[in-house]
Amino acid sequence: MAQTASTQHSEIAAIDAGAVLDWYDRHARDLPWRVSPADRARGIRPNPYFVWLSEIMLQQTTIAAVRKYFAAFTSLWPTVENLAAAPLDDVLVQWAGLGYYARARNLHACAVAVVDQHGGVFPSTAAALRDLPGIGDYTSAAIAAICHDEVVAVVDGNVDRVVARYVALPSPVREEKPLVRATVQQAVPKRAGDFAQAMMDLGATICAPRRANCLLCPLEPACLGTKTGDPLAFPVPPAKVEKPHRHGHAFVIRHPEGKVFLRQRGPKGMLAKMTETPGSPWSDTETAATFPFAGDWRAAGEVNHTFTHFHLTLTVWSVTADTPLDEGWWAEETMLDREALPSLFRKVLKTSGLE
DNA sequence: AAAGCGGGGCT
DNA sequence: AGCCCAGCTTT
Repeated sequence: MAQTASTQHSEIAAIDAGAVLDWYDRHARDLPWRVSPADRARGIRPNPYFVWLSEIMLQQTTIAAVRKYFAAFTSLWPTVENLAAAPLDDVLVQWAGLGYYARARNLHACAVAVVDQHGGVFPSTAAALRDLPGIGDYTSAAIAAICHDEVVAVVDGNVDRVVARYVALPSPVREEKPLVRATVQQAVPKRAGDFAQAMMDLGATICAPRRANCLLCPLEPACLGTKTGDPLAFPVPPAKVEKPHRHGHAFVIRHPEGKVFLRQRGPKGMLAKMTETPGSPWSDTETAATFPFAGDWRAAGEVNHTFTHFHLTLTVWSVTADTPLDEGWWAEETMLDREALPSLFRKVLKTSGLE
């Protein structure tokens, strides 16, 4: 098919969209929120609510991690109206363990905005989608392309890598976003949704982070990364920063009647509004434990957990008592799945002998 | 422009 | 023990 975009950006290597689509027609991944290229050719359109939900869940996350959450959310809340009507706390319970909890708060705010401001129908253009909570450059483009074939560049981490290799980008991708976007934009065909998903599938299955199966790649003929003999050298990694190590104490208060004391975290910062076991502030140095009340506190072990920008070691202390703290509640030890507990605090409870 | 924000799977 | 993942928001 005609690639007419060559003149204006002669310095940018053209991506052969026809070859990419041909590959996608044969090798598209089958995903719960996706409409296959064959069905799309038959006029079947994806459900924008499912597409949006999957895109939010997939931000900085893997498909393997998302599958169960997507199934649970669509089962509990089949429509955006259902999700908007749910209490935020219920959404946080279902999101617990998936991480980046601002996504869950924005997810709920976005559902409410779609219902209240758009009559329950997701906007159809990337520009309008971009104004909703939790929807940025990538997600707005992805939804508009996948649901409505808007001709926009959909650039996620997969596409960054494919393009960085394709043009043998000598500097970190974050410094060359405009070039990457322009390279994709000039290639977007009429089948924009299939093309967007094809490029991501290509990055996930052929042009993977530590494995490049160039022999099977539709972009191989013009790929400069392959020609260098070492496509895995791209993308060039940014300078890495060392993660500091922080320390703290966690207090597991076990009621004699089979309950454990939990409380809600504050509205800002790490794990905001999520449920936690009581504990000390997290410090750059090791400090002695200051127990919330006198009792037979026993050391249960340590929990090590790594966040995006620091390592954390919590010393876990356990006591059996019926003494509640100022704010919080007693949770049945057999019902902890109903609590909005991040993985860190599930580890704490497990270390104390619960779960 | 840079920093803050989770968690798990793969190598 | 790193690296990376269908990034967004705030400062």
